[in-house]
Amino acid sequence: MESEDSTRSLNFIEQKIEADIAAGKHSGQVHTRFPPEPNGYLHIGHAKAICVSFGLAQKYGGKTNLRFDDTNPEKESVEYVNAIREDIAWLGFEWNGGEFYTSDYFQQLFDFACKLIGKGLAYVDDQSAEQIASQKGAPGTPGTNSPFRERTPEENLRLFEEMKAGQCQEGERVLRAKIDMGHDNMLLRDPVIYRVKFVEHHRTGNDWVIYPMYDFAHGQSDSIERISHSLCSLEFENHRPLYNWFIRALDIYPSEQTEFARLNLNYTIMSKRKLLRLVEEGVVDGWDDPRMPTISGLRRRGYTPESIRLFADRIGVAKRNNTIDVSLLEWSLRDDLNRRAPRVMAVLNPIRLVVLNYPEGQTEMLITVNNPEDEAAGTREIPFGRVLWIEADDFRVDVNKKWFRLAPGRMVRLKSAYIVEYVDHIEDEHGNVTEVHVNYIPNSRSGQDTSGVKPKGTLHWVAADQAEEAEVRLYDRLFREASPEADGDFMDALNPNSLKILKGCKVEPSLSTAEVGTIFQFTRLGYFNLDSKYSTPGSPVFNRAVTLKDGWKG
RNA sequence: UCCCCGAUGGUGUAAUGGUAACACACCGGUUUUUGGUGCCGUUUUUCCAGGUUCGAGUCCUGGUCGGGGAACCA
Repeated sequence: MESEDSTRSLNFIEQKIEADIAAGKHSGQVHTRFPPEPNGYLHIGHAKAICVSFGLAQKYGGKTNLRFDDTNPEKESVEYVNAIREDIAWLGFEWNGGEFYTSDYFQQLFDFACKLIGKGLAYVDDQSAEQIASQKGAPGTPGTNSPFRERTPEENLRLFEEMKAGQCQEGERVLRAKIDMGHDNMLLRDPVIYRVKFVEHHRTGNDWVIYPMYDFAHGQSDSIERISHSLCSLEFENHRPLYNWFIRALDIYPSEQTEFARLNLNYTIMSKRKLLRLVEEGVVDGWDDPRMPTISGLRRRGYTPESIRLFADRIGVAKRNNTIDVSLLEWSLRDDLNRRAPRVMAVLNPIRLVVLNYPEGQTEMLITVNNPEDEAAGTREIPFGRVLWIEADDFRVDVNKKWFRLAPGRMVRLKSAYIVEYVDHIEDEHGNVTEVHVNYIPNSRSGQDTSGVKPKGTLHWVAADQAEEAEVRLYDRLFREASPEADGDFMDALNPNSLKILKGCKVEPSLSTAEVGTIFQFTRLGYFNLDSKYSTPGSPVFNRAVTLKDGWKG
């Protein structure tokens, strides 16, 4: 897919990989990993990271591991593990290197820590978190050594064993790497690498009461799995020296970390904590609300895996911070769906259209193509009769020359059917048009039109007698501000009109057998799919994934 | 205040010392039984100052601006 143009330029990671392969580094193999913490749902930002790590391994004939980075049992759960697995698989990636858990390595990591202690490179500190923090110093100001820094390896080993055995309270003691309290990089000022937590872990239960910190787990896990290219986001740049320090001190497989810029999208928030707030405060209908940037939300909305991969491909990979326009995401979906979504007709805001010169009680079946972009999609039959539903927006009384739709004195084509000409219309007491009367031109039938009439506008429609009722949900962006987090509370930037529910919509009869997962183009309206949560047999609910691009400026 | 990273149209990404290009967005034209799609085109770009070089977006020096960095989170 992405290799169809082999002359395409490489991003900086591809360049590094190709240089590594050429130099025979890591035996010329590419082995990546995707390491989520199972403490929340994956979002479109993760999708980029997934496409990068899995995609690069794929491109270079390598493998990718899925590794759950589960070193903090307080926040993690099996529910998240399962959701993450489902989302990655749905995106179309296979963790062909295997599925792993950092918690699988708890014993090995413990042994690594003992090795460090033995080399005099780690010590048990009895101070409180506050004391340790105050000794850190500040950027530009060196820290001060802990009074426990010079304990002997024997004493440290004994105390560390005690920590492991549950003989220390939480916060009583920690294990720290012994590096340099004056280092320019704050992370190297004797970082805490093990802490006591009497918390049940979703996989190891109560086997452990000490848990390794991220920095003491991640690089070593990469190394254990013989990951060649460990790709992560820019925020970990400052961790790389530590990552390398542990690998060198332990003398283990030299995995290498490379950082790239994470995805930012305008009109969107990406922070797990803030997304959680939307869910908890009921602003949205769960993690998979179709307005959420989560993968499950995008899926329910009608996004396809292909469109998300295409998007990831288009935004590229680099080291500078970026904010991508959501319109690129939307374009990716349209581009994918335009090629393969079956076209159907649906009327969202129906008014009656009566064809006065069409025989009462008569119905005829008309042939229409399923997808003009794809001949192989074939054709289907749709019923036509004297009374139809058309869109209220498609009729107006006062119009100018840029109006192509129906109006007094105007003719329009009914899609795949006949050309009709305005006769008169009925308004209710508020002046709203409720019914339009037309005559049809019998020899203007689609495909066998000998009328010679060329109306500018084509309307979608549904035969009233055969129409099915449906609910349709129209979504708009969740935030009205391009940068919802820029100033003040992001909750203030919420778009109050992000969801509009339409009831009593009329859809063509073929939609009665629609299934979740098939995404349709409602002609002239956009792409829609059956909502996986609220649809029931007999009362379908459709989500609008994205509108069609609207070139009409009238 | 110290360390790390970055800076190319409106937004992203390329150009690997040799004509600044591609996509999205925007605007216009054209095709069209979807005001969709397709096709064609317009507009808009190398942070600043020096230096090296026949030649600098690219290399060097200095600056400016932006991002990240001190959790017993990942």
